[in-house]
Amino acid sequence: MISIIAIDLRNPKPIYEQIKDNIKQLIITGALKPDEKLPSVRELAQTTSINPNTIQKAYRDLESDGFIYTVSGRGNFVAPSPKNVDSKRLEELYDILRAAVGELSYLGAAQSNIIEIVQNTISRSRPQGGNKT
Amino acid sequence: MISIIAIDLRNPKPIYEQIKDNIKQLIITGALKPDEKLPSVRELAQTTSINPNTIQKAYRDLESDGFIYTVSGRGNFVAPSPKNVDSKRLEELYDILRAAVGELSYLGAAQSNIIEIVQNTISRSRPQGGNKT
Amino acid sequence: MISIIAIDLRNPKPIYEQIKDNIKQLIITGALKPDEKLPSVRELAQTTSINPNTIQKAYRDLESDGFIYTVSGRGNFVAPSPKNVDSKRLEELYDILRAAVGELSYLGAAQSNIIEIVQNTISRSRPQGGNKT
Amino acid sequence: MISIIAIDLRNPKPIYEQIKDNIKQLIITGALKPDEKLPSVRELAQTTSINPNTIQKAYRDLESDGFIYTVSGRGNFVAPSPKNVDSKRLEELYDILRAAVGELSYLGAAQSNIIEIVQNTISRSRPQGGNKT
DNA sequence: GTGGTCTAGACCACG
DNA sequence: GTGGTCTAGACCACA
Repeated sequence: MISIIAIDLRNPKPIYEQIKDNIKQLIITGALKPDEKLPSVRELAQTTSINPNTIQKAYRDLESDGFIYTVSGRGNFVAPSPKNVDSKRLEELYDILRAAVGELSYLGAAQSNIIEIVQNTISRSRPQGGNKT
Repeated sequence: MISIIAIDLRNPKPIYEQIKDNIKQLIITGALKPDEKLPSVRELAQTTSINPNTIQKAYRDLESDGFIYTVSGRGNFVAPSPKNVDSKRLEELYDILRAAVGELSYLGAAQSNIIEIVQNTISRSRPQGGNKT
Repeated sequence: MISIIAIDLRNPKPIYEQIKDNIKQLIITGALKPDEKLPSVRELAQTTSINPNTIQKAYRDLESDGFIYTVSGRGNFVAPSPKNVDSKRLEELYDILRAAVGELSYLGAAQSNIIEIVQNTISRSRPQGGNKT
Repeated sequence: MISIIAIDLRNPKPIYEQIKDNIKQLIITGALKPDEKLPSVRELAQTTSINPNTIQKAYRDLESDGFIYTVSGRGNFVAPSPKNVDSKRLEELYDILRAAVGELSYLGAAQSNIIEIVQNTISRSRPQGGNKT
């Protein structure tokens, strides 16, 4: 059961993106275990006061990105550890990483600080094991 | 003089954002030095075949973000090292950083790989000195 | 006796369609001979952990398509070679064929490869003889 | 400009799928050339009397499948010949091919007939050249 | 009860 | 003018 889905309507980021980010986070940190059931579209729509169509869009995106899978008539479930990762997505993430680190550094953030956050984030994620380049 | 402004029209990211990212990158890596003159709106519009309004919006944003400053009638120039950094922007960047690292790690990227990229990016940026947390 | 009924719950295709496809395949390839008895609805439901209603719907469809026949109180049996074929179904199949071959070709599949698969499939099917256009 | 988009509301296949199939067909056969502009969402919605949201869904699917690309604020355009083809999609198509050919053969379609249709379809598609397995 | 499809209609960002 | 997002509300297929 998910408890923390925080939506900020004033945030310019689309609602369905915020939902995606939230759920991704829960999956990455292991708060949601593989094959665990996600709240149904309707249920989440009710608890968040977001339109079901918007929730559904977030779920469909998450499915096509391999984070969850859908069983017709049953619901949505957390996908097991990803296998065939889209190399484009990896490059995209590395680009985002470089841009963020570059700007942080330029704005005066201490190197030690950045590295520490990166390491903490890594150690908190990937509770399922499995390595790849 | 700027030579590499790469715009991808197919990219869903707005063009003015792509321009901002490009110029930020040039400033962060020191390819553009403090107080160096940027190409005029008109000039950049011509060389890139982008609508001048779009260029202008990018410049306006960069100015309000403290990356460049405008001298009316003269043109736009690279700002010196930033002083009063918006703490909200820093938090935003840290969030982006955490999300990207988390997802990379989850998708199987090696920790060594991530750390290496972070360190390389840091060492390549901030040629102006000055540290802050 | 049927041994291989592979159901993938994650597949968006309805379960009863998957069952139909499976059984059709077994009939077409001759793994199930004419007048051979199919497992009962109850039995198949048990071995596959699928709702009996779902199995029944698949059987009903297969009967109306002429692949099996039902003897009330006895069970379901493989129909002998089809005689009066629904011409609409044939047109439908030709359309599917054209669409699949067209897309394969467009996506770069070698002509030789496609033809080979088609010929292999033909030679492996229709063990009962009987030709029609 | 597209003229022939035939939608059959009685067809159980979802409308957006019919639209996708139609446009795919036009692209595969070369009726729509690479980089040619597709009708806008609104325009196609009007000429077909289909809701714009439904058209948009079809377009988004086509984009994620690599058949078209979207330029924000400009419209949708036919993608050039596909490069990195999803191997899962190829397998899916081969499966569809096998199933259709198998059933056709079983229903009595002449082998010569099937092969002829396959060859005609291949020769009519892929006007851009380029081979792959 | 679950997700999937579709419509009508609105507002916004972009260029 | 273009696509993108969001809502409200409806109906259907599936299990």
